[in-house]
Amino acid sequence: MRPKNIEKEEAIRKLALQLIAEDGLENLTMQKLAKAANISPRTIYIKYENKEDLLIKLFVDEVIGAFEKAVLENFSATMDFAVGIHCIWQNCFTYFKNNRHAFALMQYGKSSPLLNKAYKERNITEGQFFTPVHQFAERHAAAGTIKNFPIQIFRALVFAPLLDLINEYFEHTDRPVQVITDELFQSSCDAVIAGILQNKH
Amino acid sequence: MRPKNIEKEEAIRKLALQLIAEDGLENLTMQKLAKAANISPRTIYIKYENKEDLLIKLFVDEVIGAFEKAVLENFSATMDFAVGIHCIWQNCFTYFKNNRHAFALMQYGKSSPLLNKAYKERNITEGQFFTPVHQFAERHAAAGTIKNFPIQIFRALVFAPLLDLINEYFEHTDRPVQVITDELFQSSCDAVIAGILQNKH
DNA sequence: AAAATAAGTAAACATTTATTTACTAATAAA
DNA sequence: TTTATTAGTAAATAAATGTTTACTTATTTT
Repeated sequence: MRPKNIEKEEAIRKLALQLIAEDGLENLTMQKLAKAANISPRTIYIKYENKEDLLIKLFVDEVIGAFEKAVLENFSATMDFAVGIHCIWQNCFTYFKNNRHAFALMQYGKSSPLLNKAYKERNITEGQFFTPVHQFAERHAAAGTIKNFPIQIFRALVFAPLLDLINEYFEHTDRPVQVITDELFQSSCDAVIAGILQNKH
Repeated sequence: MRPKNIEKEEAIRKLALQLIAEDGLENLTMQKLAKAANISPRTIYIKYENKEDLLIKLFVDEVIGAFEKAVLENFSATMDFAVGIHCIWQNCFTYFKNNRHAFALMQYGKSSPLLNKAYKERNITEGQFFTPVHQFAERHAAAGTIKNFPIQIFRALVFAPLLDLINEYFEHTDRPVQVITDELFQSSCDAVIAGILQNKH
């Protein structure tokens, strides 16, 4: 039996992310992808059931899965609050700096109903993404270190500005200088932390 | 000369937003749109040059333009910082509550290269969106009320969590109870304000 | 070395797509 | 009322789409 060529599967995933980043998800076609990856369209159907299957696997495994892994690197739910948030921010920033094309599909996760639905279903069937971060938030809320927000609000306050700053970071090609310096990135992180911390009185 | 039927143009815009919200931008076709709006495909081409033109006008005028107008309602660059941010947040929340379908296309603005590019170009050719908010930020930064962040960072800290909370608000159909209550919305706003305020020492 | 089997290719398939053609309808100006 | 002109329709068109068919190739097992 002829074995699957892993390089071809990697080429499909890599080029798919690149084409989506450059041209948009709405302009990705199976033929363009096959051509870019230097394979026959049929080969894609050996690895993936159909286009939706490809997009969902790409999004859930290649993008969110790898993103989660990178964010949780050296992170522990028992960390001090400020240290933990800085760890998450730095990991996230580093990951997307090294995986720029993944960021594009990540963004589609908030707009495309297909990806959105797939993400939710995956969270139900195989356990929540970012569980240690949730435990971290719950622990600090219980200890009174931070305001006792529901996890969705915690996520909005911590992750939304972070991803927006990374998006700004990538836009820097249009501008004479990079706005998002390391120093400003750290100050932004501190601002988010300061807002969530519980004021002792 | 037969005059244009404004109702038909409105139907096109309204149903386009609805179809995008329900099925995704990547699944919107001119024929589906024509059918949904109960008109001939040709009629769309009387009002818009082509599909890209329709999407760009829909995004820039119908979504961002109307959004800006709603956000600036009763807002002034001379407002007290906390009052101004609360005003923006409340206006934004109210607008999207009443224009749910616009929110879907808004989200695509961050992922789709076509819309992204159109937004930037429009900002250059016809003046920046949200100028009063920028003036507001600059004024408070100069006065030392808030940290002296570049406007991009200010935007990330103030708007990103806001839009993420609104997104959470819309997800409530899947859940037994609405997480984003008015009270939590106000507290989130306060947390964002607290983070950006300059600590006097 | 031969057989078995799945991977892979090139080309084709039936649909669907954005857009246009050929026509009809409505209205303002003459 | 007639004419000119644009709005609008139904149907067609050419190109592009996701997917499959018919075939070839590479590799493992016997």
